[in-house]
Amino acid sequence: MGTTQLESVPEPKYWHLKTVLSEALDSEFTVGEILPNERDLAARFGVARATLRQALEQLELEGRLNRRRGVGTTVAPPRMGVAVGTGQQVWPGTGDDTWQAVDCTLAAPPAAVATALETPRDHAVHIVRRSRVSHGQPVAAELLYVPRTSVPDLPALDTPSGAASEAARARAVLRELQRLELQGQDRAVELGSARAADARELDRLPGAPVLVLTTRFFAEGRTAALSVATYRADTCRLTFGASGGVEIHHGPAQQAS
Amino acid sequence: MGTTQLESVPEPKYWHLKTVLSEALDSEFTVGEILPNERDLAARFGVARATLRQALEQLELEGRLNRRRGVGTTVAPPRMGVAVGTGQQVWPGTGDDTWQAVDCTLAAPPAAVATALETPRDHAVHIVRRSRVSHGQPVAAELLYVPRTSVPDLPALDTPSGAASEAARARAVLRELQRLELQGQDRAVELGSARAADARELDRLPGAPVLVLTTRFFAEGRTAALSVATYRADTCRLTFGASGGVEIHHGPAQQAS
DNA sequence: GAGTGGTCTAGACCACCGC
DNA sequence: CGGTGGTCTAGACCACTCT
Repeated sequence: MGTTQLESVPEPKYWHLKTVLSEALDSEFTVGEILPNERDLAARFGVARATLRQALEQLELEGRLNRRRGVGTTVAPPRMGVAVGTGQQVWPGTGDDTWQAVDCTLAAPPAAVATALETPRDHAVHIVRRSRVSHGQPVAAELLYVPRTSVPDLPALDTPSGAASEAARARAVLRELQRLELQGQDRAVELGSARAADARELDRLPGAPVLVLTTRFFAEGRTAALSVATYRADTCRLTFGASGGVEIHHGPAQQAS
Repeated sequence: MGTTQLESVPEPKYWHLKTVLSEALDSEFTVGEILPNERDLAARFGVARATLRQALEQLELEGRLNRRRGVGTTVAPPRMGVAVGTGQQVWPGTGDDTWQAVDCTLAAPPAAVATALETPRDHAVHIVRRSRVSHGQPVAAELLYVPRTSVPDLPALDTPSGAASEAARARAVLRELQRLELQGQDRAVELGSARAADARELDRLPGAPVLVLTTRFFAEGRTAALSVATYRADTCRLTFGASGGVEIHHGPAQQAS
């Protein structure tokens, strides 16, 4: 057969739409520009709104678009590189001002965390909440689980329960942690979806895709703390700088086919 | 008002559904078990199929479910930890047998890659394709871009164009690369969606969520190679072991609220 | 109040898999 | 062939933001 293979497996409409829109974004739109609304776009391309939305969702997942209810859809700037670990290993809260302590509670962690910490189930640990802002935008929310045995000399604050003192309590736990000798750490990155609490803090809807960075801190021969940091997957690229420190700023995640 | 806040912001049906299903998966199902089909499930919960699918999609995104067209929906095993970098920096293809060279072509890279490599646009580079299998399952597809200046002494194979020799060509490029002194590297992880080619190799549909790990290799004072590795986001957790080497195997990405 | 994106419905047809 | 998940439609209503 000399005929050119003509779509024996026709690609889905939303996939084709996504490609067309992606190219239009590259050539005809500038960062921050607002797109026509979904009903108009759907009509213009002759598809149902649900189909158009499937294409927009993919583009948002790839960090090309921002969509906000009640506002509209805008062209997103390139993902920002967020440094997570410079190769050397340090306790959280050491020297950098990228994270901001929010508060600290004492409660039983989720089962998976208790397992990683090797603490008994229903055994309360310190839970330090921190948030990270970059370029004026919230990019990550962290829960740092610290067993009480890791900070034995934590001063018993008189808990005036003021909002300001909550942050002070969190900083006190971090300070105590830093007195331990850090023997090592390991990390893992995986895809997750934002819980309601994280979503609120990250200015996203619940279920939004996030990159979950889990860090285990080892000291005194055991897991002395565990950090679960939730990064916005749409706007962030997690960078593990381990070399001279050249900055990277390349294109979107999906390559041209 | 003494009344307890009763859902002033009612949670969406699909979100509630996801929670219910998630708990059912924990308590009433075992790994590999197949769920009832979508039409039955939707009827059982009294929702439209589209709404049920929205919940299933989230659970699949979190690695809790496997769905395959023509087969059904099954309970997924916990995500596998995939080691990416042990802290020390090495050239790709050094010592480990986790990656398998597929082939090697000579072509102009995407614009973003050309920028990172600091090569002129439309300047052909070696493109080595490799694939990674773990636990009998394909987990990643890699494109390694190597400027010709990085492997000047590459023997000119007589290109018999056999399938087997394609892999040989790829291995030859890797061997040549390893003769350079590696001065450093940096990495970045971000969320992407699988291109058609990657999707085929990873046994997923196009657009499936993937974790894109970009690594720049520095030698001779410049970027000597650039690797773009595409990992299945549903089944993989990328681990950056940097400590004693204890294995991690904790729970799913989303924490209990 | 007007306009946006987010949710939801009740259908339909298609592509794929295993029998 | 029958059953599965994947795509698509044409509507409806809701929650949110801005003016």
